[in-house]
Amino acid sequence: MARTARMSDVARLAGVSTMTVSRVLNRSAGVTAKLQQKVFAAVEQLHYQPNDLARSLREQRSHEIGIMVPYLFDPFFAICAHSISAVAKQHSYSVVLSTSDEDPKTEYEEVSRMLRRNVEGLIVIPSHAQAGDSLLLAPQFDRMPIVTLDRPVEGSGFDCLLVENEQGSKLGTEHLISMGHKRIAYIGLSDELYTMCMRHRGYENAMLGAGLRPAASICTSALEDALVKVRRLMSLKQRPTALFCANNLTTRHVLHGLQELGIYPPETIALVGFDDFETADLLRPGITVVRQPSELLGRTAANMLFKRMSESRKPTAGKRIVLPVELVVRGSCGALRRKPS
Amino acid sequence: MARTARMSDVARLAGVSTMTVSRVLNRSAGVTAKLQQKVFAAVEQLHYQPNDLARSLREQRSHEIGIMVPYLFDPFFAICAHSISAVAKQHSYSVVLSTSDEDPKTEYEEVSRMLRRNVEGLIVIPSHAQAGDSLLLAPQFDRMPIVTLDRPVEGSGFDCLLVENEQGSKLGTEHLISMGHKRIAYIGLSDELYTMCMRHRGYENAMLGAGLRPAASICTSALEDALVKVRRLMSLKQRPTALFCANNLTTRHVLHGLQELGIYPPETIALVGFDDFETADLLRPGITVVRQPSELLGRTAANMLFKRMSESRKPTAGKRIVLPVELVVRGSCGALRRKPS
DNA sequence: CTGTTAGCGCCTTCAG
DNA sequence: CTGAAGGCGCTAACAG
Repeated sequence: MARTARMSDVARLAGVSTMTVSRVLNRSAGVTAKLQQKVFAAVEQLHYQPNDLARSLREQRSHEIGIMVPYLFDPFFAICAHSISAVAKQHSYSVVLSTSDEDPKTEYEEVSRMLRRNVEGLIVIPSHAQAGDSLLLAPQFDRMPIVTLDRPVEGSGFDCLLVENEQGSKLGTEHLISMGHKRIAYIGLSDELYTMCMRHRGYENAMLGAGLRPAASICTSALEDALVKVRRLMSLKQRPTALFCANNLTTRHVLHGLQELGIYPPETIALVGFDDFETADLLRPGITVVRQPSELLGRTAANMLFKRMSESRKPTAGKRIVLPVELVVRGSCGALRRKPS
Repeated sequence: MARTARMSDVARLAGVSTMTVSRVLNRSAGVTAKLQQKVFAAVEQLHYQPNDLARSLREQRSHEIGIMVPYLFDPFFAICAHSISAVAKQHSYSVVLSTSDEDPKTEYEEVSRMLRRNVEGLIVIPSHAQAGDSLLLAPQFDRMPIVTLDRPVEGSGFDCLLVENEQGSKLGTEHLISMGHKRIAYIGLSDELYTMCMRHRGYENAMLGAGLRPAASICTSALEDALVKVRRLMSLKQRPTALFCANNLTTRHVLHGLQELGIYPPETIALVGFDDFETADLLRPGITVVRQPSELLGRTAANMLFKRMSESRKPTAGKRIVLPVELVVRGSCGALRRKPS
């Protein structure tokens, strides 16, 4: 009882060869009922569990996929990871998960580790990288089915699943414009992040299209920075009458900043945010958002990956799929001020 | 170029044996600088990556730990998973993650799969089970270092990390009592969940200790059920003047129910919730909560696991560690109504 | 229908 | 300091 049982232990106890045990466990055809019984009895008695590591090595299939996300405490990423995990479970695949903290080097190292573990495929929310600069362009990733989620890796042949960032941002901004706002400020994180860049662009296009002047504030992800930016904006002589926030983090930070000033949109200033969040409709008033289909995103990415994995390896060029977003109108944009009774 | 390079390919190209390659890659002492160079050159040329599966099989160490959580879209669980993952990264371990959806059978199957993959340790937030009934009590888990998080597995020898559920709940309830409330209702999920049972008990003790009559509503995790319960409570002749909600999901659902009725605590009714959440202080007024140290919980559990893994296997009885919670007073309990100016 | 042989890719052990 | 042999636990391919 010094160590865990091996297949040979089972075989010996059942009085058969390891091949017979293997066949019984893998439900391969053609083993006498009698022997099957003996094998099962021995398995039970020894609490035998097959060693999947050995099996994977032998079969050259790990039955694992890898997931790489920046953070797990961002609800958007967590939901993606959850739904990917659900699909993997359906396929009887294990999931190896890691977090990059948005650091390209960490991402590279962790993804490399997954490769060495022979994952059969990879879903990555790539960290920030200059175009053509991603460490994921290294040659060892060429032969691996990879789907990037939320952001592309420029210059790669990876499948890629995005949302309508630019279009959604335009939609949200135009909604504010349609309500008569002229001075609409944009608040987001660094444009080096693909999603931020696209959303910024959508905002600008909407503004320019309406003959208005865009004005963007770029924050770090620290709360304090957002607070400073909000204070400055609100103390302008010509202060904005509306804000467009580029993701759920920014939205929350900006709301904190406004709260500090005793301002609650749409009073004094209207607000629309990109990316829905759990309590957006519990705030008073509710926050109008451009909603991304997070759960569907994860599920779709996983399905794309399993499809790719089942193909006869001809990666040619990666597919690019863009999922639609939707405007969810709540109170913060001012649209519900006159309630129909 | 038909397949990925093996160590023997590197050896051949470098004109050495596989052992020399192995030694160079593992920085074992005693290889000529000249040969080292040759090996590195060959590695580079072939884009050679060692096969960790084979290494694990050979070394009987997978360098993997497993994490099992109910859901990843619950922020509490997601934060735990994130901090566990961070610690694992520090130790150069990979993380295999799965979700049980609170289903004991899924939990058992997924954890078993992890065992077969030879994870070296396991952190589990156990799904609901009657005492002594958990499938994790099966004999194959006896020899595996396991830390359970947030909830214990009764009758197991697993290490266990909890928070002061009962005490925290008592604290929150007593806070409401201290503000003069007599009719304080409890709203939580099924008492079959360990945390719920403990929090319910803490509430009851606080009530009985103050000579008050407890009144509990038990909801399912569906929003609709909570809405019904809230409506019923608020239509009572002797309706409660305060509510204690047992977790962040319940709190949010109850707030939705109250919002539907146009009620915003502490007006009409005061409210305290167990478990903090992202926007609790953005609501108007902010929600008073009993805060659990989610990030610390994950980190501590991971440290406990790595400690256990490094020990010379004498599991004796599992350790049980209980982390403190803290009351965060915001507006919803009514304590801030008279602001000192 | 069952068993034997061989090898997945790597590293420990022991020779040279 | 380097190499050859052997085996981690399993299964494909080929006997019998």
